[in-house]
Amino acid sequence: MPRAKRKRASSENSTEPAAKAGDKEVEKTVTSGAITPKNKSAQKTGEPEEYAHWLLKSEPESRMDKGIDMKFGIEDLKSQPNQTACWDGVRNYQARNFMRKMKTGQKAFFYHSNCKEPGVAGVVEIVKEAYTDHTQFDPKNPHYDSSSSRDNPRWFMVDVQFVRMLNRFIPLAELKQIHLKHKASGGPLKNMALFTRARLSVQPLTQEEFDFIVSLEDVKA
DNA sequence: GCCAACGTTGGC
DNA sequence: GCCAACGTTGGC
Repeated sequence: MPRAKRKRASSENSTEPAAKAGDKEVEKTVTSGAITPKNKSAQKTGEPEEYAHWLLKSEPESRMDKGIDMKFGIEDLKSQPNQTACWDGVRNYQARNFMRKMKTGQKAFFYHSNCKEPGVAGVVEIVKEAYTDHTQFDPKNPHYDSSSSRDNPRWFMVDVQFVRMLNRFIPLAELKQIHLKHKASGGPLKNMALFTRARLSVQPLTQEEFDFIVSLEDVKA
């Protein structure tokens, strides 16, 4: 079975009540924080923003956490059976909530974080929608959550499958430059979550953001 | 390895 | 329910 280690996020031992409160708050934050052009209409209709594209962060370089290596780059995904892995270890409510909105067939960028050269490496597809992240119940797992119960699991994961590498690696530094430019000019990356919500390990992208970044693969850096 | 940004916790 | 302290993320 593929065991992928994803970005964790904060608090491994939040209490049940805290989790519930946090949950709600995050739900709010997510909605109001969904900075997209469509957000306005979303607010009018009262419908939550619906995203169809995502960005998933993972660490391509070795780093030990409680005796377990967190390394899981896109090459590691490629070498899994079926080039498929479960995106476990997400321990942040916003990130979790986004994962629960993912639908089979949707595409996501595989982003390399916490490494020499951070950036977008390739494209993956959601091949299984959110289900219980078993690692929350494993005391030996770095992402063990002692206060999550099997009756009412707190954390979820999806399965992703490798689709393709981008024709070239798109470095964070380049995206950042474009983001800054677009903030001034109103281009497609002006609100990109990678910069407006830097620590979020599972992020939504608008169609425009996704397409624009894909278009960079054939542009000379 | 440093440290800014930010999510969570817990005292009050 | 505020907010200071704390822990983590992740770029640099």
